[in-house]
Amino acid sequence: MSSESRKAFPFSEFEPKWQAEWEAKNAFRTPNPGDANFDASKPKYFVLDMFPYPSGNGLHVGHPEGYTATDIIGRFKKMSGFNVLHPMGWDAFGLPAEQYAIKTGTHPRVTTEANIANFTKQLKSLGFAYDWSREVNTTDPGYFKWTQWIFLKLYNSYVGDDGKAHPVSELETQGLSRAEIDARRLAYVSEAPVNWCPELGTVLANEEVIDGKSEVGGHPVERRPMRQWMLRITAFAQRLIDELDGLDWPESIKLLQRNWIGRSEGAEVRFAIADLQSQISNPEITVFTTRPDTLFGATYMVLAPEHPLVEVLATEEQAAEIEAYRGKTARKSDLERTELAKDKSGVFTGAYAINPVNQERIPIWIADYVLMGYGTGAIMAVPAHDERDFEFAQKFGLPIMQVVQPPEGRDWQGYTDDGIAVNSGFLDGLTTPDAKKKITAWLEEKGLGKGTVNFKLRDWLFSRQRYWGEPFPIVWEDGHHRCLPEGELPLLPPDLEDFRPTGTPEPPLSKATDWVRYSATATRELNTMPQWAGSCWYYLRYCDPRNDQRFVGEAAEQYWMGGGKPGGVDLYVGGTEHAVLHLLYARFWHKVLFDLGFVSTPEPFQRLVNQGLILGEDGQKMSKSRGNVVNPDDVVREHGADALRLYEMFMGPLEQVKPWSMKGVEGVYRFLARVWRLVMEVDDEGVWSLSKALQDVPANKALTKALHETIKKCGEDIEKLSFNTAISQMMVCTNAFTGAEVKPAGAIATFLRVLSPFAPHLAEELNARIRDAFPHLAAAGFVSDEAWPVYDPAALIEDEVEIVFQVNGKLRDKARVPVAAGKEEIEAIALASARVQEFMEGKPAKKIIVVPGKLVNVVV
RNA sequence: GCCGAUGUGGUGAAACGGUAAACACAGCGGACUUAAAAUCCGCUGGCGGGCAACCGCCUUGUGGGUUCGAGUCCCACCAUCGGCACCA
Repeated sequence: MSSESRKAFPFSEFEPKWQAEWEAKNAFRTPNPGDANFDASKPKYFVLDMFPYPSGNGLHVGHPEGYTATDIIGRFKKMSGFNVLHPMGWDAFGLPAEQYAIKTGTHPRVTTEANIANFTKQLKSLGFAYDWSREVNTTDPGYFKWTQWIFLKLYNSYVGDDGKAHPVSELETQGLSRAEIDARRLAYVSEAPVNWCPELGTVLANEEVIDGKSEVGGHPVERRPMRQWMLRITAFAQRLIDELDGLDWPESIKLLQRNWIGRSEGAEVRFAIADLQSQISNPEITVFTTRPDTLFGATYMVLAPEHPLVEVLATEEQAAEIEAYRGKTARKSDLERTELAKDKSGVFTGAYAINPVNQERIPIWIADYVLMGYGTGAIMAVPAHDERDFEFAQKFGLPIMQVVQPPEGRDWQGYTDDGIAVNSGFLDGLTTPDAKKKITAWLEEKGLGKGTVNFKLRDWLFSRQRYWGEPFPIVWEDGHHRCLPEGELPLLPPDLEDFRPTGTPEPPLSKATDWVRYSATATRELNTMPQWAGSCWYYLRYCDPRNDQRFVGEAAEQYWMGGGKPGGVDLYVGGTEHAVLHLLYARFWHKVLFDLGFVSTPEPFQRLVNQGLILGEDGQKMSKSRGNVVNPDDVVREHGADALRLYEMFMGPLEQVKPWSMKGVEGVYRFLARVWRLVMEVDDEGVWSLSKALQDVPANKALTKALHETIKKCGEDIEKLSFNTAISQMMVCTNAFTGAEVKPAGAIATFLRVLSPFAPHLAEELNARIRDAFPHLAAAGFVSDEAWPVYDPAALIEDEVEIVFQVNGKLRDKARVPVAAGKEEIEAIALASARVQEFMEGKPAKKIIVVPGKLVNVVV
């Protein structure tokens, strides 16, 4: 017996066949504006997947989850009369690809090519309707030429007073010096403490460090000062918050981004330093506080250990202790610093400041609970109304003074919420919000401070000490950087024999001595860009992927990214893991390009949906060590691509976390086989032929109703991305047809159109089979080119509906009544019911609620 | 600690404030078969009653509330998962 005849339907024969047909006939090629076969009368729909890293492990079952969802939407929109852009590509630069290359000892280009070939084969075996002619690859010089070009735009831009990006040439016109301009560029060099990961041999962005360890590999990360390229994302912090409002994103993701950006309103307050011993140009400490209303309760100050004023302020008696403490904190890794977060530590500097509001002398301390990177790196401590200051003051015996009166029954010590100001001079009696306003106005009037806004977001550390990334189009000469002319792009990385990290902060590109020398006096920048660079704009490249004159053609960008909404991409599907990485970075780049006039919308992605993680059969996260990983190739081999697609959509709501079940795959596989047998039958030899029950007859009333309900519900459910319920409805419909003795071929052909976005191979195959016998009933070409069927509302209406009778809200009886029956009529039928009367126990009805078509509730 | 999401049968899950559990999985029974697999048909939340078709009560994490009527809305609490975490 051949393995084929054991299959419930011959998917392994027809699935590859249709994939080849689609490819041969360019079934999913999407023309651009200006192309010969472009139909400008149709609306556009841009549906985007988060493109994968082509890792050596190949596709896992999480990939097809999102990809199937977008494929169904894309196919549905195409059938509904849209020009659909549904592309795929490769995020092939970056750590995972390079780590794999290092592990296997081959050049990253070679392993990346092989992995892409494998991913392509796997994706094609699932029948996704991608326009493969638009495939992009971030490591392709034709692509990263434009990544480098965008970097030059960042390098040559600054943010003006209007909060928008402008070319730095404007600053040149204004006569600013080179140093002044360099200090304002969106891409700039900074010597600052950064996240250095010795194991990976590179620095990492804040977003890539989790609990003091690298996101990739989980290696320890330490802080050390290094000269690095930064991108001024902080200049866009407010817009990145505000412009979330116009987007159709899950509220939880918006919140995640808002929290990451971390806006807080407050005031800067300047404290004079008492008893100055040395000459300081600016003898004061500026602090940021969100609670200026508590200024009267500031009983000491704290500077971050790294604060530049510490050296100046420390008295001789305290100097040794201060130095020891600073050394200790500097050596601590981020991980240690978090672990030790519980216990407060600090040292008195010996110096005092003057509280501007009451002229009190208050001691200045240093402590590592104050971070140099946030606000001004200095705080006024109000121990009565801040948990950290309270803890610190208790430990070191510093005074605690109440300045906020909490509501009745609450202790004022450590009370951090709003209340009424007390012991605060001219603020006494005011509520916290009023007191904030008054003190801020007072500070501004006296020139002692001002209202201000602070963000947790830091600038984006943009350089990496790795080989496998885009080289910076920058050269250095006389200690200054300058950019390459656009004509020299793409700047290819050198061909290195040994591309491993050096193990020191010296990037591996330093080994390419010829490449490094740009001219007699200039050398190239040795760092490379991070993985995120290529993924910040790939969706734009898809619009016009082979353009070698521009990063994207204007007409293509305006058509595919346009549409009158803030975001250009109509639907973006991917995992939550990019909530504050890729999705924030891409929005930032897009805004810069928007300000400079290169794109037509302020936001890249209008609607975002996060697919939920698929867990292993044991309910645990899939991992090699647990041995619960499901390989999609195995599923395709055993049950077919359509079954894999359908199962992943049937598991549950797209956005939910859900466990895999092989039994569940078999369930949808059986459903597909039932659809197959509506059209086909098998003889004793195991040979399939057209079913004799399939005839050119009109569907009866019940089957017509089932079909039209399915057309309606599936159309609505696809729009809602509620694929599991759409599939349920197709099962209901199929069960109805299975029960019929004669199968109406025309109705089944229509059903196949509804099925086709979900199970495109089976739909094409059965359509072709029906077409062989009844050419006038089936689609002449591909089902995917057909129009989505229109349901007939009249077919959904029944003569009678079942009405539920309740007494005091409890179900007691039911009856079928004509749909046309009026309220009084239904009410009379209900009251006549023996069971209703029984439960009314002879009492009169106090109230009768009649919901036509639904129920009657009698209240006694 | 703060923020967010989720809690419904043995399992994955459905359910405009209106018959809780659609559709599947698993289980049970039947038809077909020498037999098995496959397929087709039926049953399948819990407790109690009846020979029976059937009948009653209970049930959406817990406790309150709004409503003629609550899985759905409101308040409080509990549990699980995810994110952030000395951000002044």
